[in-house]
Amino acid sequence: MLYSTTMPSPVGELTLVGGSAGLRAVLWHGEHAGRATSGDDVIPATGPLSALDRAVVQLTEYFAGARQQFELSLDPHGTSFQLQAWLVLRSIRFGETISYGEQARRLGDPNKARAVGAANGRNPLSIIVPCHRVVGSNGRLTGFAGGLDNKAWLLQHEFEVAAASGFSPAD
Amino acid sequence: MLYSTTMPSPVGELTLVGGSAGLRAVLWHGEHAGRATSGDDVIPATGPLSALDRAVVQLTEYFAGARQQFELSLDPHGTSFQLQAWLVLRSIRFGETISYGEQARRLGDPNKARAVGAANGRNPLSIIVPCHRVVGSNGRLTGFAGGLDNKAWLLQHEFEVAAASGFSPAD
DNA sequence: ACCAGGATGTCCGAAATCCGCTAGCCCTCG
DNA sequence: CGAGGGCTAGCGGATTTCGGACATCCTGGT
Repeated sequence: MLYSTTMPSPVGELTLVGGSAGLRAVLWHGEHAGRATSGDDVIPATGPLSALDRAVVQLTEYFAGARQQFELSLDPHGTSFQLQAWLVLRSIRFGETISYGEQARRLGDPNKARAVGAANGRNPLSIIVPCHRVVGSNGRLTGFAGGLDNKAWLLQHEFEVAAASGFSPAD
Repeated sequence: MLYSTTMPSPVGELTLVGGSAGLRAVLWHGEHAGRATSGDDVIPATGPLSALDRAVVQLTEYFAGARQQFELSLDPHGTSFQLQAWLVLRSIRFGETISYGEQARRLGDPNKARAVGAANGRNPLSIIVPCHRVVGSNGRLTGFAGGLDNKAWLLQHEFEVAAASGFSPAD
């Protein structure tokens, strides 16, 4: 059984879904839970549920510029390749971007750039698993499940916060 | 993790495979575990393991004519259709036979006779889930994973035992 | 009795398709 | 000349599609 809740954010309403093993999904407004839940039933969380609430708190801090990384137990579902790709994503620091090709290289095979793109596109944990920090090798944003404008917003936000906190991202 | 053991029987050596959730498979001699284990590791049972041992005991009683139904926790893996089909099998009484068409009817759709045949053919729990009690609508045995001779042996055995125990199967 | 043929539902494997890419090549324009 | 844009072939993985195979059954002809 899974529970869900929603929260407002600068990039639109977000829906959080979680179960006993951890956070399962962070969905954009209008996005269908579908795949991320692998068929489990989802019911709206009635009272406060610590796991989901912790996620809401940390996301709120993130948007306020007061948090650069998340401390949550995550439970994304996917193929083994996807899980590997998402693991690499979590190693990209706040305010930093890499290319799909670089991500593929970190997985051990430079040729998997396109496969990596597909895997990122199915990342169920938007924002928390930062697939928005991956851009085309030519610097273009290329694509984003939540819309390119939201991808741009997130990156802009991270650059500003990083700059204000005295950290200078590589350029 | 799954455990396995073997036992002799009038229809050849049987291999039993089980895990913590119950008995997973009863395989004919030479039959490959393959699908029934869904990729889980299987290691030979070293000491006595209550679940597998109970199955061995009950099968022995069955072959001796001293048991007409099994009391074991079962854990067959399959598609939802297969699980439904196998459930119907378990409702066929000792010494009784039905046709594939009848089994389909009990599933709610007479047209599924052929699909039912395919599902029965993948029943992992030979003998215990009595797929041998299903025959063609014309009375022919038509097919059996363990060989038609073994199917005939099992039916013959059940008829004899049922007769000797004073129960007269419908004819 | 026996056989042939058509209508069934499910499952499996192979092949085709779809993608949030990339490097290389060529061409244009300042 | 160099930077930048447009095009192309080839990449790997997941999903979809499709074609058979099958432990059937019923009908209708011989």
